Amino acid sequence: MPSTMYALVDCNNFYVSCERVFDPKLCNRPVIVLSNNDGCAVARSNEAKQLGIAMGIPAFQIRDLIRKHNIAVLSSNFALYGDFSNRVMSIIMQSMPEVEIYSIDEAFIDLGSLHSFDIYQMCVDLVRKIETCTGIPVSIGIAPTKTLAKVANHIAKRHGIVERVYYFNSAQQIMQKLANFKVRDVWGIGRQLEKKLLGMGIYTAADLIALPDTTLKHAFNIVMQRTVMELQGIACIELQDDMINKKQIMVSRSFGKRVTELVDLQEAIATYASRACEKLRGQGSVCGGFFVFIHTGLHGSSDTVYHNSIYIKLPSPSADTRTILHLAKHGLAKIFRPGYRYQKVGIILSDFAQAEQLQIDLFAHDNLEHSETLMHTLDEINYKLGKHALQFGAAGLNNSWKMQPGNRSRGYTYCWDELLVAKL
DNA sequence: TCTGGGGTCCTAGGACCC
DNA sequence: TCTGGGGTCCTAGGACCC
Repeated sequence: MPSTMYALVDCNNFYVSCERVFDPKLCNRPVIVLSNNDGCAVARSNEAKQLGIAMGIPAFQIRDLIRKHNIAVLSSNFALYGDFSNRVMSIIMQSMPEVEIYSIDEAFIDLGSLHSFDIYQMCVDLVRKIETCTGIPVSIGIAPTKTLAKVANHIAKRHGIVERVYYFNSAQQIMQKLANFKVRDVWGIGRQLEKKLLGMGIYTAADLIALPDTTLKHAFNIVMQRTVMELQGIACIELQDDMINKKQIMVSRSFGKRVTELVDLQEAIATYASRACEKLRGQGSVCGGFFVFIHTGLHGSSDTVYHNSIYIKLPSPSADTRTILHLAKHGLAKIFRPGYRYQKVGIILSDFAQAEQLQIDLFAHDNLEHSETLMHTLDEINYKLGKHALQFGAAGLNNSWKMQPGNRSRGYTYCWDELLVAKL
């Protein structure tokens, strides 16, 4: 029995499952959820997957398929999904000792301390509890390493396992499954590495772990070596159980329609900079600098495609929206070129430090204490009265550039005016 | 015509220092 | 006049993840 043991809880077709909770008409029929701006499919129900709809496929390419099979098409409703995610994660954390929230719909559990318990049964119970309490179906993979837990989860989802839990508890069983597991489906192997591996005649996870050590070290970097060790059952990737502050914060959106005027781009960047600063203050950080970037559509000829970015260093680290907003607008003006049809702008805050450890700049013009109080008040008001209760004038009011979702579901769990009404 | 919005880690190469 | 080599730090870019 290996000394390490991990479980991966993964919500099935998460966004679609969230939509189905409040709209049962969506059950047992193909459903897809589109990305922001209704660009491409980012979640598919099993029925939609069976029709061959690939992850990330642009919506316009499947228009005929949608009509032919009467597929339900929804715009994404991230506020709703975030809410469901919190519910699912809190149940996992109540039930298990050490949990890492890995993404909006996945969590790793360290089962190392539970050897004396029936961990398989615990996971079966957890699957039932999550579905009963939230309506979201989940699957769980259990294995000695995180990478193998990913594989086990894959099996739990796809092989008609009623309990939706798959447990790797012997080396022979692992080897047998890895022999049929495509190398592309291994956690950490993307498109580029797949291409290289296929070129070397490596098709399955079993082929990969059979690779001689010298070849592995010669042809790949340390990340791949770690992946191989994990597949061999040697745990190299630990649980990250405390919430680590982000090292950079990006806010960016595609426009609802192409934008040509600097004024509109500046409104957008002001909106995104404000949001980014809120997130920054939310984790108690200040930033030392940031990037502003801009680009047209990516698919076009060289005279219609333009992309550029600029780094702006702050005179002293800050989380004051006013400072960052002002500099971001200037930065944007520097990289703006007239005559292009822009698709997107964005801001990436970086070079973080903790606010309380901030060295005070003797020559700073901002009154630090005043700035902190003002920003704190701003955040409080927006928290209490809703996100956009108080905003900066630079962000504009008309926002003709904003995206317009075509078919977003209601704010079932977070908006008083959109709650479901029960009929007596 | 129409193709998301976030993040992380690693590496190679240049700058700089002694 | 001759002009080394190793270490560290930073950055851009590439790969991956969901």
